[in-house]
Amino acid sequence: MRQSQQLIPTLKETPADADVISHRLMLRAGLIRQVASGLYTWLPLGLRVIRRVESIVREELTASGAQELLMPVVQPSELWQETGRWTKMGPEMLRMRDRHERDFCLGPTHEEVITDLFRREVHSYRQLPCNFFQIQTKFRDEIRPRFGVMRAREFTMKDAYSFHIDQASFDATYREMYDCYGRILRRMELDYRAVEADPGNIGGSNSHEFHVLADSGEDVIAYATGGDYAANLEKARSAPPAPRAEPAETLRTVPTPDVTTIADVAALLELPAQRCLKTLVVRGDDGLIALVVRGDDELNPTKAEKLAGVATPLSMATDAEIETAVGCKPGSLGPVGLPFPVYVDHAAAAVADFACGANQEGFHHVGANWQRDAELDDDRLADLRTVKPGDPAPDGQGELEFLRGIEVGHIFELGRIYSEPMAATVLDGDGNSVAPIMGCYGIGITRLVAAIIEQNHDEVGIQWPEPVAPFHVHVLALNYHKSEAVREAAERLYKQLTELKLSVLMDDRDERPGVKFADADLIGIPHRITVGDRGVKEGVLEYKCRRSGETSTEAADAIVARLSS
RNA sequence: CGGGGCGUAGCGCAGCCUGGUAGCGCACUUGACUGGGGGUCAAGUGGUCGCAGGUUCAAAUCCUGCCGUCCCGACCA
Repeated sequence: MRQSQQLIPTLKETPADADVISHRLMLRAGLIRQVASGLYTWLPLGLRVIRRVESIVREELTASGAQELLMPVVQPSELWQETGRWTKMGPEMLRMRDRHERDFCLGPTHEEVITDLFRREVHSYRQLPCNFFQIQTKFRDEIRPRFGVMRAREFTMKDAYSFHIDQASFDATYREMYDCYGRILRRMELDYRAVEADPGNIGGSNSHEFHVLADSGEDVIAYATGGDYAANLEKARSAPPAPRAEPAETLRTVPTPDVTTIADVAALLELPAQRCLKTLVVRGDDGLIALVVRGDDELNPTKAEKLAGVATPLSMATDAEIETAVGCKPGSLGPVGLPFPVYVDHAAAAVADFACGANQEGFHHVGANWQRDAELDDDRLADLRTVKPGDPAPDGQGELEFLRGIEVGHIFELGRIYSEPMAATVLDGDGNSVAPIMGCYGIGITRLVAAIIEQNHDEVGIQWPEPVAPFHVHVLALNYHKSEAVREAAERLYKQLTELKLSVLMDDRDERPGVKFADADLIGIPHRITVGDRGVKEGVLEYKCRRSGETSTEAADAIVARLSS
């Protein structure tokens, strides 16, 4: 490609509303332009990167046995009614009506459509397992689009859906997808982590996320220093605490006027925060529910939301609700004699002789103990806390540490939550009609482009990993319009490289050398060859590696030979 | 949706407080010079100051409402 013929509108200055580095560089290097909040046009250079990312994803998915198809962006409401998600999805799903007043949505995901296809076309267990994927536009009306293309409303996703006759078959495909995602990210030369994850809205049980590590990432990953354990902070567990000691103190009630926070309680009673228990009250399906964690721990809302009876989404009770039910403000709450169900975190349950609110304004208990003073059944024990760096890993292999990551992939076990309500069945070997177990597997293609930049840039621009670079070689023809010698040498080189099937961007613009160098750094094509009068006179060209900065001056043939090898 | 910014030329910004002729840098056009790390000089193009209403002799500037957009929190690839 000749740069003079391409729209690559580089910017010297950073647009004011771009904050994260990948967004800034994508705008400056002329990859994208914003159309509206969360909606972007991909310019020629950006699209080339998308295409390369897609083709790696497509190759690996195909190699792992998945078949590509393409489903519509616009989906009829009827399918979503069948699974109940037409009402469950909320405003994130953009809905519309056609001229016949029929309801449709822009697909935020495609479980319903693929399950519908499956039930129409697949009828025998002999056709299983099967795995279908597409690379396609999704629309999610995000509450807050941000970070450019990283959290856009319209984006490109690779989504795959698998169907299985039994758990063993599902497990094998899940494992295959897990490995496949690793191969994809390694081919893009990304530093990533696969972590245990919360399945979220899509439903199901088993779930792993794939995170590209970056300080700007929105997610926190907890990983074990001594083993393989890694999980999203929402889901991360730590090793169980040591068993509870026998009670040593008697229950006493002490006045604690105006003392409401754990820090104040601990200071006043001269106890460490670990010995003070924190009681939080949330709304339940059926009245209020108390959640108790250790004073030095934080409640994990994702875990709390999963408890039986707790309202989804998690919502804290108001001060007024608490006063009506208990008779004191939240600062004086404790698990002793509460008039509603109490869930207790494992760590909190392991504390003996603890302090807690006395459910009486201005008083706390000290020397309190589980079972003796406060009820504690095994089915009220739960994992409620957010893990902290330094916690022992759940498998005992070292301690937990934190990293930040960008979630670029997510694989789920769906079970039969779509096949059953949609009555998708096959006949098994005994002639019984059975609903298949399903899995679903997503990769955010456009998000991946941003994540690649987050991990591959320096102060002056992008440093594309070769497998996803928009071009292989950038030829800078200096003084192309005035110097016949340069023009001839550059054209010859361009032809040679092109014939070797290398993709080449040749800067034949009538720009000064400084402009060309700066743009080349910004755009970040891995290999740069400068053709200028200086070298041409001596029969040499200058090569520069964008990533290492290493340069060499060589004959054209030598450079070409090296690049083609 | 709650909290906080911002909206003036393609981009980055000043002007607004204290109302009166819309400005700067970059980009763009033409010419000359220049030609290996974002050139110099000269002459130009380009703006209903987000929209609507109000106050005023007069509004980019003051007031009200709306819209857009960005950042921080709950959602997700």
